[in-house]
Amino acid sequence: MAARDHHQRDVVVSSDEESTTEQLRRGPWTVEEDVLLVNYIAAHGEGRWNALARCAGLRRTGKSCRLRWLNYLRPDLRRGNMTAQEQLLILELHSRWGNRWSKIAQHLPGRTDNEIKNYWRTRVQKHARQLNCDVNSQRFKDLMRYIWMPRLIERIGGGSSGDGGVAELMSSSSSCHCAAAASSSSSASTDGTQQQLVPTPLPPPPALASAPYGNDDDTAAAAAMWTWDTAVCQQPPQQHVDCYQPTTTTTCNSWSDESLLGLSAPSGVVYADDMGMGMGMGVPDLGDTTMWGAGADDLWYTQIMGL
DNA sequence: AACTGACTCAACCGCGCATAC
DNA sequence: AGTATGCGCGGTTGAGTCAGT
Repeated sequence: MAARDHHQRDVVVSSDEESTTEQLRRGPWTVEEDVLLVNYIAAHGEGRWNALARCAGLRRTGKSCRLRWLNYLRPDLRRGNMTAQEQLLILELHSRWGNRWSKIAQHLPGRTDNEIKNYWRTRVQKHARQLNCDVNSQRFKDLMRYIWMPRLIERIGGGSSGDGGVAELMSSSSSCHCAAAASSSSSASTDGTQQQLVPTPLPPPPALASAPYGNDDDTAAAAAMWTWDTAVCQQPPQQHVDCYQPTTTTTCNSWSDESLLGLSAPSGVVYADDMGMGMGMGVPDLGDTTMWGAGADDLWYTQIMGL
């Protein structure tokens, strides 16, 4: 931020939103402004942002002060990349609530709605674009639900720290029955007691349960995914659900890169990249770390997704 | 090393809704 | 009831950064 502050514009603008006739600043915040804002809030608390801006001596709109505080200066903000748990939560909660960023942010302590929105727009939507499908399409939702999310769950399960919040949320989720088991074997319930999370079977994907598949692209894509998925797990559908519960049974090893690479799927196999979001593939003659975005991935998707 | 294009993310705007006055 | 204010959201901007050539 220092570099940005160094080069910052000293933009002054008249706000049509504020009642004051005073010239208001906009653009990047200076350290001095940050100090003013932090000190004032420490002394008087937040809220009443327009009055706060005036009383704190900030030539900023109340809206700008609020944004700066909530998105950057709040002491409880988390910094750094989204963890697998957070990514999983975002995917899960977005599938439940859509673009209710602030509501989603309430379940990710230290993360702001703006940060989550940026994450969604830059990371998730990017993959949708690369898949040449709409982020709201059933095809893309199936991808998230049946590949990315299980992969994230695997990563969480393989990690040392279980996230109780994730487990609790997932345990009540109707769309990802596996996460509770994957994340942790127990979770703190709202009354503070430890709640045992019982793995629940994941039913076949709704779009896949009603065979035969029509010509709808999304359904066809899901069908292709299901076909591949079953092949990868080499399990009849009823047992196949275990593949989404990496920490509960050994069949879940099908999701490890090594196991995936060991299978002879028609044109390769898929796994999420290190971010847990990007799709990669393991094809013997292409190497096993081909990252999403490479031409080979497009080829693979063309085949798998029936594009 | 220099250039370039893609990407990231803080910050902004406009709008709509809810609440307070 | 009308107005002001607070808040949330979608969309956008632009400087800095990174990766590829």
